[in-house]
Amino acid sequence: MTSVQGARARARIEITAAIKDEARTQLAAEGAARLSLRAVARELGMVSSALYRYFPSRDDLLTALIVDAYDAVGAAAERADGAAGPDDPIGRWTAVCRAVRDWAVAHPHEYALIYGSPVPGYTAPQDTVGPASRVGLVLIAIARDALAADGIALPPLSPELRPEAERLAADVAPDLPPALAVTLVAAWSQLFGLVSFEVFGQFNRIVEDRDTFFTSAATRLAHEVGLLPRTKRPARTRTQPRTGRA
Amino acid sequence: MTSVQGARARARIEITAAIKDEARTQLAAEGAARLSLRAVARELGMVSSALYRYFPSRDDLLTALIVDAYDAVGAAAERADGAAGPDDPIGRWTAVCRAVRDWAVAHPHEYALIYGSPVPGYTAPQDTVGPASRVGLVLIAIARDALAADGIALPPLSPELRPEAERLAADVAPDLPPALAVTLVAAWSQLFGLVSFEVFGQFNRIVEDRDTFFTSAATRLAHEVGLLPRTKRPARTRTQPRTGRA
DNA sequence: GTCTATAACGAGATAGAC
DNA sequence: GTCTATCTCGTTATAGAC
Repeated sequence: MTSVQGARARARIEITAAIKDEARTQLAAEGAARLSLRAVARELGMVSSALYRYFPSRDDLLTALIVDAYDAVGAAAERADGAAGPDDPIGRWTAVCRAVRDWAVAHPHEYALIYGSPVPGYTAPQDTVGPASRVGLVLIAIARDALAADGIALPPLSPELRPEAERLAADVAPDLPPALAVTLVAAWSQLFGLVSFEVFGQFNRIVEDRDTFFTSAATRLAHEVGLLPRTKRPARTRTQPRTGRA
Repeated sequence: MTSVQGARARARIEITAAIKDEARTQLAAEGAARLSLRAVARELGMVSSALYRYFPSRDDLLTALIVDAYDAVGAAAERADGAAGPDDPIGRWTAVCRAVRDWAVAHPHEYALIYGSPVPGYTAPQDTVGPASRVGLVLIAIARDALAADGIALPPLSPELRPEAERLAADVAPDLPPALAVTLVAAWSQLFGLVSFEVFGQFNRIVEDRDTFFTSAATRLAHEVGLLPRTKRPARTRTQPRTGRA
């Protein structure tokens, strides 16, 4: 009986994956706003009502695609961080930035789904906030490790910004100095500004050698955050980025 | 006969404006991907075929909306720059950044149209590139004036980036040092990273006091570009941002 | 229990005849 | 410009296959 259950479960997983794959194809062709359950079903040789066994509504399918996309960039960022030398904060930082950009360039439509215009009529459920925070948590972990190993120069903090910095730090990274936490959030959004401009075509006829341009800008972001070229004494343990999911 | 022609021309302008207004309303409700000529016509009490007298296709209507949006942010940026003290590069820079952000927050759907995900199936014609460059040209003008008045410290330029920096500078700002030109382009995209994250909801539950946060980040961007708090001798003439349109 | 298929709803888009 | 016949869509109810 386990084999029957196993077979069913396997079939379910496969069909779910096929649905999402086909939906991703449609995403590329039509955009998220025009994602159609019926078209997905038609393309898979199913009838539209059958899809409801797998996704209770169109918005749930969208949510699954969004979560998958956030998880994919997040995993790419974590992998790049893990592959970089632990004692080299700037190396880790730029590796993560490049991983995010490479993923975005390779998956422009999924990138647009999560970092582009919001889908009209769709409101993201709570399920997306965990995956959405993975890239940010990697950046925070890099800063945390650098801090523990004297590999960071704290960025300046203006008095006007101090209250918000403290509030924000308490929320997203209670173990980091407020000045570092706000700067990280700003750098995080600026990183995606670079990526979005490239993916969305704003650099057309302006930036040619995008690779070099991006790497240079990412490195400058690392300096902006205060990361130093090399830690004086290596951090003993590398901080695992917390998943952010309950 | 001029009066008849004048009346006709006036009516045409009014109807064109009404069509665009209604289209903007639909943009907010349905998104650019679902902009429908028929729905616009219906709402205006016209028949869909009548719209083709004003816009030869859906894409042309979209283009008009895009050009209007770029012109609106561009004008806001130019106005803010003009209102700032000419001898204060950082003041001008942050004023322009704030103007862009304020416009974006006030017009999130038009902002999404020009700086969000590309509309599937739509390719921007040449008409959009002039208006699209207005904000960038304002930032360039600020840097140019600061340079002329000794109000800027040239940002560093890594050897790897030099070729691309020279290419890029020749294209977008031939009178600026390559190091400054690339840094400006990076800062330009990072500015829109900050704005997009706020408008698209990525700062939800993360940044609370968005005003202070943004102003602080914009000021740091100004420093990043090399702008100095005050020019030693005031620039005699303020550079007009070139319109970029032929 | 788990799935798929049929049929239908209300709403909207689309094409073409008039 | 109007009308109509025919599409699409998301979603549900129901019935039957495994």
